[in-house]
Amino acid sequence: MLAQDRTLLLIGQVARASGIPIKTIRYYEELGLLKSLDRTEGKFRLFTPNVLTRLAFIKRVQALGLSLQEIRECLQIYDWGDRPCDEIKQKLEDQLVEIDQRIEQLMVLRQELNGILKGWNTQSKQLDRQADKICPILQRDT
Amino acid sequence: MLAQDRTLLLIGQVARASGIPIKTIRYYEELGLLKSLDRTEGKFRLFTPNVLTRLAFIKRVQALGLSLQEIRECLQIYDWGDRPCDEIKQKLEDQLVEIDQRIEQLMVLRQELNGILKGWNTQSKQLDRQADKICPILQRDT
DNA sequence: CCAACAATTACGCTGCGTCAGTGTAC
DNA sequence: GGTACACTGACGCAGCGTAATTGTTG
Repeated sequence: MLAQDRTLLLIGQVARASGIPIKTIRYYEELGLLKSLDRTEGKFRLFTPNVLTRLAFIKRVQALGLSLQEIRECLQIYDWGDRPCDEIKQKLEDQLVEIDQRIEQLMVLRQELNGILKGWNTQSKQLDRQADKICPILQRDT
Repeated sequence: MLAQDRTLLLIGQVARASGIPIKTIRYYEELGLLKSLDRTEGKFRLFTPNVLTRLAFIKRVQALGLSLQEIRECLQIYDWGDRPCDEIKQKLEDQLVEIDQRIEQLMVLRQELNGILKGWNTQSKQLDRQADKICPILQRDT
């Protein structure tokens, strides 16, 4: 945090400093998560170092499972001058509920797969000829 | 299973009989999961009732988590005259491993979300001013 | 002749990766 | 004037949904 905060950054420098690919940064800009302050005469994007703060935030909340749309909403609140913490908390709580649901679904699926695989060898001896099923073991109850 | 097995079906009839949308059926055909036996003079697809067997199979294994590409491989084996059961068993075993990994990842994420949300109110009183973080509660350790 | 059905084409979603072709900075 | 850097634009992935427009069946 030296006094060099006025330096403008090219997209490649932002990419190296943040660890986020150039293409991704341009995509975020397109979605409205970032704005480049200006362009050079030759249309090269120029960013303030501030963009690194935003990218760090984006990485963090994205790792927690929020979509880019949700992140954009948070950043808009931030740009209006408020801390988006309340909004984020709400979204994280929603996210927790969804995670639980997905885990639940996956557990059910896991159970079903387990059941099918356990009975596989036993079943395969009995159900050999059934023209209307492609894999009779799988489709014994349909 | 009456003797009407020679009747050819239009795509809408297939859709109604299988419960799968027309658009999806066309998409499956495009991917090579299905083939229409023939066309009418006016280019309408004609399917044998056989297609219902295939669609039932596709629905079943897709519900177990296999991708359409994997399903296509199984159906190809079937079309070569073999039962694809061994292949399917292998894919389901792989799928089980992946499910376990995904559950594991989601559990980790769940833990992290829980931790963050638990400490939220306590933290929010202390960390109010930090210019380089968008939400200081979230990013206290970065 | 009309209603119901079907055809093809293209664009949308999510989060980017991967060219391709062209211009810019130093 | 070369080389690294950046630009825009298009297409690809998965699995379809949703029009839009035009033709077919009975």
